[in-house]
Amino acid sequence: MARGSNRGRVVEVLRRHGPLPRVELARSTGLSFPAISGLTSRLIAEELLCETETAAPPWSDDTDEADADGLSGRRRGRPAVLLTLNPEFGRIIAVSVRMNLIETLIADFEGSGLAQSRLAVPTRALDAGALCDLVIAQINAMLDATATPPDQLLGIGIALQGIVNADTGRNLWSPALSVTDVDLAQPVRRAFSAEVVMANDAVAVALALATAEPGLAQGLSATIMVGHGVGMGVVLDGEARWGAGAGSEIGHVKLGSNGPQCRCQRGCIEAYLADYALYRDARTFLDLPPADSQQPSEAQMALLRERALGGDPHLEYLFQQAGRALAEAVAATISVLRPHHVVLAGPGLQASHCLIKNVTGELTVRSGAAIPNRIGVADGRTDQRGCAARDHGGGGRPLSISRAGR
Amino acid sequence: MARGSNRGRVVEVLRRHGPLPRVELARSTGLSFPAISGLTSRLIAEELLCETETAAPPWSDDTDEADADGLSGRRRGRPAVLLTLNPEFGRIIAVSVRMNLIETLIADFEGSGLAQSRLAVPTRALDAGALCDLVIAQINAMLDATATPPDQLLGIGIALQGIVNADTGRNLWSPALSVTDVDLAQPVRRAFSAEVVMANDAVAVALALATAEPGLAQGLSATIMVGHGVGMGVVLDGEARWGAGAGSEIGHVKLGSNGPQCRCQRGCIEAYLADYALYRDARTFLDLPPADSQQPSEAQMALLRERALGGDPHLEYLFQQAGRALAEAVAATISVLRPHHVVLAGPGLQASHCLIKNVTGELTVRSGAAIPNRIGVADGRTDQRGCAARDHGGGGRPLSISRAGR
DNA sequence: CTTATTTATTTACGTCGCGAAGAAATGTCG
DNA sequence: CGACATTTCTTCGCGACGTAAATAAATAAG
Repeated sequence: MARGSNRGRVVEVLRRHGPLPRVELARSTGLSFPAISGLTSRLIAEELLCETETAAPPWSDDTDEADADGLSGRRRGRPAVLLTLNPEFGRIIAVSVRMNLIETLIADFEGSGLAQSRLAVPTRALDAGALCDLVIAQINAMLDATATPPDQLLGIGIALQGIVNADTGRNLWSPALSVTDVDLAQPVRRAFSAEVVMANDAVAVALALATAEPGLAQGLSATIMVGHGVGMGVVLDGEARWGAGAGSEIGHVKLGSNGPQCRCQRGCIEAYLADYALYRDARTFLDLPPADSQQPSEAQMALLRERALGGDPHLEYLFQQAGRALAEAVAATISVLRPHHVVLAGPGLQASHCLIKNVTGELTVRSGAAIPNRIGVADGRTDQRGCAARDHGGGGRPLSISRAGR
Repeated sequence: MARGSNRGRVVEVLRRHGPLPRVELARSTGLSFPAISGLTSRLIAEELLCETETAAPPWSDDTDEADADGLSGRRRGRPAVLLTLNPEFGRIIAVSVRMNLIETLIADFEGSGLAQSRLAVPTRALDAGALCDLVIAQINAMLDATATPPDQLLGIGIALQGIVNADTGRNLWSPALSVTDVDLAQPVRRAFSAEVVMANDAVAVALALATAEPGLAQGLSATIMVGHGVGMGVVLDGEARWGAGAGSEIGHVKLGSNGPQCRCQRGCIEAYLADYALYRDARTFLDLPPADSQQPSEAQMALLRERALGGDPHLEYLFQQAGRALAEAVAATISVLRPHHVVLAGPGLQASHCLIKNVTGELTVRSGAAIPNRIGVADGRTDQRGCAARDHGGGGRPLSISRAGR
């Protein structure tokens, strides 16, 4: 059916799952057996792939199969030959630009991280040129630290909060920046003559999750990112072919007519749920220092969550409101999108203990004649091994995969 | 790129645009020239297509081209050979099941309607079997009326309000029916041994519009249907590959905490915008007869619109509220989906004079950092020539294509 | 009237993928 | 220990499609 860039899909599956035999590649990609055979032989000739020695059958984590066979391995039949990505083939850099933070990571072709850096910087104080320079400097630092010659650099992925035009690579608007319509991709491309991909951070996380969790790569899955803002990445059959290429601004769906203030107006979901909103509201009754450039630090937010768990009634109420808002976001997503999966992710979900019970509670009321949807809470840091533009480095610990709706 | 069922795409383009030369087919489908050449020669051999005589160049409605050439036609160069669908190849039936109404239409292979019927029937009083029998009887009546032998019937399309599982063809829930989980497709398929496709009505309309308006077939377009309920059909690159195959239940996105009552709870968009909600609210201050089975007739709704235009202040306020709700629906759609196009359609838009000014007014406030979206109001009756499952027959006159958002 | 130009369509050839059948490597059973 | 069974992988033939070049059929220009 779907022809074209199947080489890329093979590489992607291999990067996600580690060494796999051809049979399993065929199953994962949905390609036919001869197609895999041909593709892999060409990829081996080009030194992207290596054949490793034969291996025991249970590659996949199907526990039922493993139990049936016992744990000794070695079924009968011709043993499988494992295929591995050649780590020496080249290197990949991922940059994540967020509020007051630029994270950079360099990985080999197999996806193992070789080095990474976190640069705290007041992003909203930067102009476009300074931002580019900083990013380029960070990338150069990664290259130096790992002694990577320039021609070894295969690609650079940049994840950015806000509205990103995937076609042009321009960031039209970002809460982390005071400037708009920034073209980060072009200067970086020129500086390193490597392929540069820019994406909305939520889209990047959604893609990373879809790559990490095969179930999410089938059908339509929506990943709601809660943190400095509230964004959403949507992935259809493992790809991010989407409206304007930007992540959804689900945070700016309106809840009530007279709600609290967000960045655009009154009553958006973000105004209840985003870090800055929670911190701002908390300051009305707690003695807290003002946030740096309108944005509370991670430590400040951690303190808030701690106190809420500790039983502060005002804070509990705040997080309860936030949970309601999150439920509305999920309900709106289900109503408009009818996705097969909804994933909640991002640093804001570190407070998920406080949020989730409200989400599920509200949802059963909201979802109406909903079809079954699987709602999961995911670690934002998933798949740091992932390829370009797929790292985001947010917090939020993995919790559970629960079911809600009907 | 996209391989596979390109024969179908050729036929579809031809049905939409009428006779076209191969060059134009190649451009419309995005296929290469030799591919079209091969496909069409096979289709001609199978008698689906005919070659018509050569024709003057301006097939497409590009006014600029026409002006440049003058209107005489006959450019220089080899004249194009027009390809036409062979009307004799077979016949297609479209059924639309709506609240208290079953519409049936039979068309030849070219898409010209040969006969149609409207059956007013209290759909909510029917059980599954009776509904099937009625639909089958209507189809038989169409076959009889046009003297169509059974083997001439190529396919049957059924559009149904509510949640339709496209894979199984089951209607899980519909406001027009009191029964749930109805399998209409299977009995009809058995009765006629023809291909039967079921779809959500909004999805069917969205597909029909995308087929009629090439711009809508590129990227992501959302068609919001306002009428007995509020639904949405989403089309990506001309196809309805979507979440659960069902249309979105955009009508059940919540607006406020304490809004009026809809079918599921309080405060949904539908509770302000759907026919039944408007009529119910109008009865609180106007002396109107009760609606049949919770559903006002078209005549009753027409009366309401007339009085609102006539200047009844209470009704004006009602429609103003409805316009606000529609604006919220559009805003939520833009926020969550980020579509390239938003189309408003359906019988409810016959009151668009009252609604639209509020929609655009509210939108400029709502859409925040929105990207440019084209918002159009479309005739629901578009493309009655369209193929199976694409007819819906709602009202709403074509108005304009305006721009909103930023 | 011949030649150039423009446009529509076909032919030739290469690539990619699928299905079927065969080959290789290992187990199991008599 | 040999005849199967089973699983993995490869080879072969076919169909669908893309690119590039050739051919066909008309008009415009000289």
